[in-house]
Formats: sequence, C-alpha cells, structure tokens
Amino acid sequence: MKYQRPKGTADILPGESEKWSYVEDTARLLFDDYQFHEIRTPLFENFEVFSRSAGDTSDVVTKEMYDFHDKGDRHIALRPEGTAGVVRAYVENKLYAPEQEKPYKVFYMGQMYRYERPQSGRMREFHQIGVEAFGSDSPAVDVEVMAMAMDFFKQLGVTNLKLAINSLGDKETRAAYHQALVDYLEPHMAELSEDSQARLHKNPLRVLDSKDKHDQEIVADAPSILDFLTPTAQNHLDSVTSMLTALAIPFEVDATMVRGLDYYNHTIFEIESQSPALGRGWTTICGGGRYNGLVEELGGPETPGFGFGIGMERLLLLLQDQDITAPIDNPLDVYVVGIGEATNVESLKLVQAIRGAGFSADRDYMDRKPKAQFKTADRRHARMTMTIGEQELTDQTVNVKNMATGDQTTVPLSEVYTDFAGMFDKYFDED
RNA sequence: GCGGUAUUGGUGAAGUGGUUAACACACUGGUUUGUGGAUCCAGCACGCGUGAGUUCGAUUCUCACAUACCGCCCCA
Repeated sequence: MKYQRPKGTADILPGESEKWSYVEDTARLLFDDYQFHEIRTPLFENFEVFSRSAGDTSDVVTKEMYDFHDKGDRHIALRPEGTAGVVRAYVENKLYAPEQEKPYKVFYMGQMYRYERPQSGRMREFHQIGVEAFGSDSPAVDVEVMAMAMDFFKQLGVTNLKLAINSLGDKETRAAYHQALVDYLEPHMAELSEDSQARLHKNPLRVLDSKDKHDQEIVADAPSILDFLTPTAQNHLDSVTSMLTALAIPFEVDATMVRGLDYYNHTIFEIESQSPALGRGWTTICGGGRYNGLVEELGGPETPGFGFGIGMERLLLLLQDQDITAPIDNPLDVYVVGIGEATNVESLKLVQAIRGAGFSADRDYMDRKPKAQFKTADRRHARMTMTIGEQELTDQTVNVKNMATGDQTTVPLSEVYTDFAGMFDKYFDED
C-alpha cells in the first residue's frame, strides 16, 4: 500500500459516519434546550494560547502538542483541546461586554490533536464535544452544566456512568494544600515512583493521580484537599453537592481527582464508564470543571468560566459496547430497474422525477440483468421498484412493484412525471 | 518516549523454506433471452504490510521501517 493515513488518524466511512451524526445531532438538540449556542474557532492557534492556558508543566504542553512554525515564522499549534481557543475568541470578540447576557453559553464539536501513542479510544486526531459558560460564579452553573452532560448521555441511552466531583478550591486553598501535600510527600520521596518524584515539586497534585500501586498506598494517607478549602470554596462545593442532590443526580466526591490541565479551580468533575471497550477500570469520557482565572490569563477581564469536553471516540466505543445504534434511516423509496441500454435515458429521467417529487430513488448503472437489479433493490430495502424495458418504453408505461407485497401494476409514464406523489399513494398505500 | 503482540484477497481467515497460497462470506456470471434474501455450477490474491539480507530457492528465517492493538506514561 503506497499511502496510508497518518498514525493515529481514522477515516470515518459511511456506516460509521451516521453514528457520528446521530451523536452530534443529539447534542445539538439537547444543548439547544439548555440554550447553549454553537461556536466555531480555528483548528490551530498561536502556540501561546495553549501554553498559557494549559500550564507550562502540563503534559499536553510539554510533550503532546502538534506545533510548528508556518511560512511567516509564526509558532502555531493544532488545538489539543477546545477550551483555550474558545476563551481566546471570547476575549478577542469582547464577549465579556456588558450588553452580553451572562452566562455566555457556547458549545463546540470538532477535531483536536495530541501527539500521543494511539490506543483504543485515543487518537492523535480525535474529536470532542464541549461546552463553556462564561461570566457566572454561581454554583448553579456548575450543576446545570454537569446536569446537561449527564442528560446528554441519558438521551443517548448510555448507562452505568459515574459522576465524580471534587473541588480544587481557590488560590488560597491551593497554596495551603500544595504546601501540606509537599510536606507530607517529601518524607516518602525515596519510596515514590520515578514519575511521581519528578512531579512532586513541579505539580504535586498530579502525584495524587498516580496509577503506581505503591504511590497509591502512600497517597491514601495524604491530606485531603477538602480539609483545606477556604470558607468560600467550601460554600461553593456545598452548594454544588446540595443542588446535585436536589436534582437527584447521583455523584461521589473523589478528593484525589485532579485534572490534566492546570487552569481548573473549584468544581471539577469527570463522568466515567467502566466499559471493557475502553480498557480496564474506569475511563473518563467526559471531563470538565471551573476555570475562574483562565479568561484573565488570556488577556481578558476577570471572568469565571465552567465547561466540559466529551471524547467522541470513547463515547462511540461505549455506544457500540452497549449496543446502542443510531436510528439510521435513509429509506429508499424507489429502485428503478432498467432492462437494456436503450432504457438508460428513461431510467435517468425517472429517478430525477422521483427525487424532484421529494422521494428517494436510485437505479442501476452497470446494465445488469433484471435479477441482479431486483436483488439489489431487495438488499437496499427499496419500498418500490419501477421496471422499464423495451415494451414499456414503446408503450410509455412503467411496471410498478410493491416490494413488500409483490403486487405489480402498470402505470403510464405520464402519471409518474406529472404526479409521482399521488401515484405513490395510490399504488403504494401502506398501512 | 519505553515495552509486548500482530500484519495473508473486498471481508473473516488456514497454511508451507521449493512447481497450482485451503476454506467461508461478499461480489460477478450461469442454471431461469425481463423480477427479489433458496439450490447447484463457475469466476474472483501476477500475491502473502514496506524495504533489505540469509538461502540454490522465502509468503514462511533475520534485521530495519510503517501501521494496528495491548501495557506504561498521560488523558477525552
């Protein structure tokens, strides 16, 4: 094979693309109910947009970014996630202006890029559906957005999901906790895994997230961030949990949960599945939270924000695993069977007339035998066939067959051309 | 970035250091000069991921590379 797609990319072919559309359509419908509106931002941004927002120590920035210098020597990066670009657009278009309603609610869907080792549900080019709500500190926003995410999965029929939440608190919380955690971990320095040792000073929160068994044992007794929340942060978390309870949305608080991107604070959450399709244990299919400093970080006024991202590839694997299929239906109303090359033009006119009447139609282009054409019509689940051969051509008629019942009649071509819909109803009354 | 496994036709796959690479599905044609998930028959890899090497000879052995999958890392 001379050419193959780049590592970690996929061709989404018909058969598969319908599922994508279904998921996207479902999202659009639901997000509209919550009055989120679509925003489309560039697939690439200046490198700094991502490095500033994600945090310079994050893996996304340090090793997963698809970046390059363009012909104008601009340092460009393909977006590794959706939030940064949206925040940049929010700032650049002055959507924080007083006349804009707050919160300013948007959603996006599209491809993201991360230079990673591909695995099931992890691609270099992958897709996310995400939402962002800017301008409100209210815990109600946190809850509503999380509720919307849960609602989305419910709409799709996905079950067995777990909503885990945590609070990263505010600046003071983090500073205090950061110190406490380092104080706790440093005596164990030698016991920690290599990775965690490296993380200890760069970003100690990440040690909490270590998958290393021994690390986990050590971490188990580490101080909890929840004990360091400032009154403000505690109030915020309390409001969130009580509202989730009021909405009867089950959740659990996971004090060790952190996020891969550094811009989060206060509420963070993940929606996880333990489908074997996604590997062992719980896998995140939706992650998000509050990012109150991010807009400022990218040059805007101090503006709170809350959002999430859903991994499309993972979601689709999950749907497949749970045998959830898209209600695919692009039914074929009429298959035109043409017998002999002489009928070619008439067949063409027929399918076009039928399509013009608002029905779907297809035909054979290979001059195949009637048997083969009927076979195709059957396989395509055509509701009706219209057969035209030499005899019909001279008579200016067409043979109409109801594929479900096998009934056949002969109809003047003129009737098809002048009133296909009427003809269809008359000869093809299905009930 | 580090480990492991894999790579045969449109698809699922069997297989061997040596003249013709099983079988099944799909597809096409015939059995039925113009009617549909059946039967039977036939056709369908100038080639066994790419490149190099070993060998008298490689799809089968070795190496490199590519890709996929799994684990680590990390994450959606």
